[in-house]
Formats: sequence, C-alpha cells, structure tokens
Amino acid sequence: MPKEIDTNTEQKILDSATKVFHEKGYDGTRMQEIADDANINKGLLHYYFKSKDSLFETIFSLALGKLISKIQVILELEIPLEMKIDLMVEEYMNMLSKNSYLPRFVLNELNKNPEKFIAKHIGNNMKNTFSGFALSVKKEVDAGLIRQVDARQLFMNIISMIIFPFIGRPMIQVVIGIDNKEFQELIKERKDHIKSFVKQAIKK
Amino acid sequence: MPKEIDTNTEQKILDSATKVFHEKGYDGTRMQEIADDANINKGLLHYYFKSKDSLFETIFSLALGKLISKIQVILELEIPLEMKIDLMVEEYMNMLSKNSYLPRFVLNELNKNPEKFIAKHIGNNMKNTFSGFALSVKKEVDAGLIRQVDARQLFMNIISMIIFPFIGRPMIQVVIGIDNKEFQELIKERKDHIKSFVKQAIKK
DNA sequence: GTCTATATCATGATAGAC
DNA sequence: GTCTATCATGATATAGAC
Repeated sequence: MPKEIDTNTEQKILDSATKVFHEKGYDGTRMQEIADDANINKGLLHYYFKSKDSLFETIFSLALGKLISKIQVILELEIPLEMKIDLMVEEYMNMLSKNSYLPRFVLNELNKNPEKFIAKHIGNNMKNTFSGFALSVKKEVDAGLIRQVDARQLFMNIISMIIFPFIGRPMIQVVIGIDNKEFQELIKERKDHIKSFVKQAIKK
Repeated sequence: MPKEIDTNTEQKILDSATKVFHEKGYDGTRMQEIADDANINKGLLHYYFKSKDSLFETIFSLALGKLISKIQVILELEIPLEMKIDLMVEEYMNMLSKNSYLPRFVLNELNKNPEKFIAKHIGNNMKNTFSGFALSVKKEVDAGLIRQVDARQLFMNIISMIIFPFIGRPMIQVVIGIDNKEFQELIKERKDHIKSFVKQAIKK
C-alpha cells in the first residue's frame, strides 16, 4: 500500500524544493538535492513534477505572491498614512523574519527575467495599488500634517529599510562587527526604530 | 605574431567575465559565454585562468573590494557626521549608478559562503571602521545636536536606502508603476532626497 | 598564444520493473 | 506510487597541433 495519508509526498517535495530553491536559486539547485531532502529519489520527483522548470515555477509563484500580496493589500487600505506605515513595517518585518531567504530569492530570479514576471504575475491591477499610497501622502501634505515629500521616494525608503537587512546581512554583520545573535537583536528592535525614524523624517 | 599589444587578451577576458558573472552569478555563468563575449575560444580561456573557480575568485575579489573599500574609507574619516552621511550617499550612489549589478552579485555570492568571505577578504581591520562612525554619532548626540539614535540602526538605514533600489528595481518599478526612464530619474533625484531625509530624521 | 579536438563528469529526464 | 537503471546533453577541463 502506498504511503499517502500521513505525510503527503507532494507536500514534502514542495517543502524541500522551497528550501533548496530559496537558498541556492534556480541555477544553484540540483534536483538530486531536493529529492534527498525530501527522502525520495529523483525518479519520483519527476513523477510529481514533469521538469525542474515546472517545479520552479510553482515555488517561484508562491514566493512572489508572499512578497507582493501583503504589501499590495496594505497599500490599498483606506487608512491614514501613519497607520499604513506602521502596518507595512510590522507585517513585512514579521513575515521576513520567518522567511529570511525570500526577498533575495525572488528579487534575484526576478532580475534574470523581469519581462516574464511583469507580464505573468502582475498584470495591470498594480496600477491603483500605489496610487492608494500616493493619495495617503498627498492628503497629509495638503492638510499640513507632514512635509512636502515625493511618495515614490518615501515608499522606496520604507521598503528599502525593511527588506535590505535580510539581503545584505553578511555585509552588514562584517561592517558593524556583530555576530548572529546581535544581528537578531537588532532586527527585533528594528521595527520600532524604522517607524519612528520615518515619522520623524516626514513630520513638519 | 601573437596579437598582444593593442587589446590585451587577459584584460578582455576580465572585462567579459566581469560582465557575465555580475549578471548571471557563479552558477548561471558558462565559460563558453565568457569566451564568446571576449571573442576567443574556451581553450584560451583555460590557458589564462586554470579553472572557472580561479577566474571567479579574481572577479569576486575585485567586486567585493569595490563595494566595501569605498565605504570603509568614508566611515573612518575624521569628519563631522553630516559630512560623513553626505559623502556616503554621494560616493556610493555614483558608484552604484555605474555598476548597478554589483551589489546584487556580491551580496548573493557572499550569502552562499559567508564564512569564506569573512575569513578571507576582511580580516579584523574592519573592527575600527564602524567605531569611527559610531563615534561620530555619539559626539553629535552628546553635543545635543541630534536625537539619541542607535548608530547601527542608522547605518543600516542609510546603506539600505542607498543600495536596495539597485537590487529591488524590478519589484519597485512594478509596484510604483514606472518605466526605466522614470526609474533613472528617481535615482538621480535620490541622492538629495536621502541626504535630507536622514538629516530630518535625526535632527533634534 | 591560439585554436581544434576530446576526455570526463554531472545533471535533467525517461523507461520499465515492482 | 515508488524504485532502479540508463540515456542524452551540456559543461569544465585537458591534450596536442599550429
């Protein structure tokens, strides 16, 4: 009797594939390594997923969704700018803490074929996502609550401060001179730091 | 007579290898592609560089040096904090604008073997590099010129805002909804934006 | 120094037994 | 569904002629 019930094989493959692809990227990943990690053999891997490409597509789409959808939802909420910023920082940092390889993986693969990504995974429903944020900024500026600021630059700043440490970690640790534990500490404190840093920067 | 004088073959190889490695990373790079780009054949490539690994080592060391050395020098300068920040932004953004693949390449490869990098390329002379920056911050705080701020977080903020757009470009363009030209415009304006953003954030 | 083979090996993928 | 071969391809690296 095929073991099926208790630990679904397809799920085991997806878990292992996620792990390996995220760490090593498409080019650096071997089907053998995924099979080993999932405790099955290559043959079975190809039984579930026709090719490395098709398996990769699955993993990549999931990862891209994770990275984009959260921010998309927040940007489109009709809430005051300050809350929006807090939410972005809070939600995104939490998610990245649990998936530290995610941004590097997605942005890398994205960079190898940007066209494909833009066409396939986004469509044009992203158009109004950012205008939601830009509008929030404009409102506050017009009301005299914050300084005049380019919403696009502000968005880049926030997203940069949130994501970059997870990508630049080795460099940061060496330059600042801290070990893994201290880095984790900094990340923990970082949510509050970014929130107040940004607010201070735009407040009138 | 071997053509040697006018376009040095080794340099041509280094140029092509830089181009291909930076774009595709170690795993994605084929020796054939480097040879093609340099208009020579694979055999000759191995005549100049024993292996793909040795060629990669050369390219990676150069890239890492470019990414680290500039910041190291600036951080160690004995100048006021404000000038230090301006210099970091100015110099780094200029360099990255001319080498937009550099940070992605270095940080990626770095992440694949951080140990090797830390041991080999840095040593311990980085220790006092960051203390130079931390000291600049402390001075200003003590003098009551800026708000109390964690120098490590501040450093992360600055470096993130400078580097991330070059890594996250495809994502940013899609989310904000801008084309290549508009992105270039934003990058140009970004130097001044970051400078004032940071100063506003820390000013008392 | 430069080129044309060619050896060697690793990897993605398939065929077929159980 | 799962495993054990095995094939076919493509990549690094070397040998040897010019």
